[in-house]
Amino acid sequence: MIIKIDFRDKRPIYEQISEKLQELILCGAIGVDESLPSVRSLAIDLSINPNTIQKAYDNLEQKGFCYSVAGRGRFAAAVSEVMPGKRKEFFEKFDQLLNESATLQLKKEELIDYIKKHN
Amino acid sequence: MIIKIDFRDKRPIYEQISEKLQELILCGAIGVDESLPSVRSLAIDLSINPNTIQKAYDNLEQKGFCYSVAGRGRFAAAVSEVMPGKRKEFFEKFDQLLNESATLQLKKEELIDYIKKHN
Amino acid sequence: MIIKIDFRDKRPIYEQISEKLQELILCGAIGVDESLPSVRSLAIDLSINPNTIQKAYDNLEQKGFCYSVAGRGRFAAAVSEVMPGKRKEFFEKFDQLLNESATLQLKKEELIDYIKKHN
Amino acid sequence: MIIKIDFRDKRPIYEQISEKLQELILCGAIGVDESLPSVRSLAIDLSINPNTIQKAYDNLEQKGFCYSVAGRGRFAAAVSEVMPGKRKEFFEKFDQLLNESATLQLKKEELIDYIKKHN
DNA sequence: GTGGTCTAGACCACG
DNA sequence: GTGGTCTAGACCACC
Repeated sequence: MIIKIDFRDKRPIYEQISEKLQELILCGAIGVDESLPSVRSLAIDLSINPNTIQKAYDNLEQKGFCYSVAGRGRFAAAVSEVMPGKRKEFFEKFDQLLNESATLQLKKEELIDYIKKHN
Repeated sequence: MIIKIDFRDKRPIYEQISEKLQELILCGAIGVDESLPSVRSLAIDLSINPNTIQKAYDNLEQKGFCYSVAGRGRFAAAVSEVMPGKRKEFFEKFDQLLNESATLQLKKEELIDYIKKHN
Repeated sequence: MIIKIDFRDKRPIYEQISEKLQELILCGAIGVDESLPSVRSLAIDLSINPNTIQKAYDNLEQKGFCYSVAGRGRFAAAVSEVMPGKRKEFFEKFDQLLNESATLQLKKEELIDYIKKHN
Repeated sequence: MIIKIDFRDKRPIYEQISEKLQELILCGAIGVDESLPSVRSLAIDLSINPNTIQKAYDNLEQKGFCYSVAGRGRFAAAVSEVMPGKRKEFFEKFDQLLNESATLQLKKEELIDYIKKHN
């Protein structure tokens, strides 16, 4: 479980953790129905207050990336069920950025070229 | 001066104002060396405490979008001086979003198509 | 934490505090990632309004000398990252002073002698 | 009379004018007992409020760089009488900068080299 | 009139 | 406990 917390990041810690787990689930590093680390173990692992981990998991569950079973633990949800929503979110952010690019007088071609060269 | 404040928005008020003015300056709606509304007048206009407006302006000035002259007012800076930096910032955000798109298994072609259709 | 505020000084209080902390960080009196006094405690310590301390810290952070973590506190940044920029600033001021010395018909040798004798 | 006012400069306008005149007198561009431009003419010349020019001259006179004769105008004072005071001021600023250089871990040799290369 | 600083006191999210 | 935002109201220097 490789999670790095950036304390200089302005976003709250619980959000960073939640997002990182989200990525791990989306990319398949954590398979469907696979168990997530317990609140306590992850808290120790990251040297973070358990309350914060709890909040991260609550956030993750609320977004639909995992589900909890009383007395057994927390498990990754099926990606296919969450994907569409995330893509919608993504394109909203993408839209916003495209608007910003217009303000900066950047042409579509420049952006397309940039994408092509990326990675 | 059409600025709308969204109190449901989680971002602080001063940031919303600062960003809105930033756009107005970048897109040329407020020309170089043109005067911005005074702290007090804008405060009354938006029904916001003058201190908050001041903070918004401080933020804007710190980013290089305007300069202030004591006893005279505040004026828009030359966009050309700020542009390069803003573009750099833009591509950093763009990069981040492209990485996210990979996680969501979106192909470059989809993004390019999306851009082409945009607006 | 020895900070003295000079109320006769024309510079604003927040600037005096910011600069003093800046020195403490630059000279290593406050090590990297070491915690700075909290807004409230310093406010009480100096008998200054917390808002003013906050502003001092904002200023310090904006200059890159520290970073803040919500709910945790504020910490000194790595000097090595700020050094180059500060040196550049220094030489700009130095340049300006050298020009002034020319106006006063002071010779380079006099200045060099003065430096040699200094401290 | 070539005086440029920088409105982006944070220093008050009257101070900029006063300082500029001061330089002109110190470097001999305005000779001893030579007349300075009248408040009104300079105000028109610089498109500045006469009150501000007045304040600049008051400042200049108070520093000893000029004297006024009722009904005749204002005249440059003898440089020799002001020089010593200005040099003292200069070295105070110079001292302050040298202290700062120590904080930045700059060696005396670096500063001396810098002076030698200057201009 | 303008920008800028400061105080006092309140509220919120985060850990 | 911490940092951060906001309001209300005051004072100052500058133009």
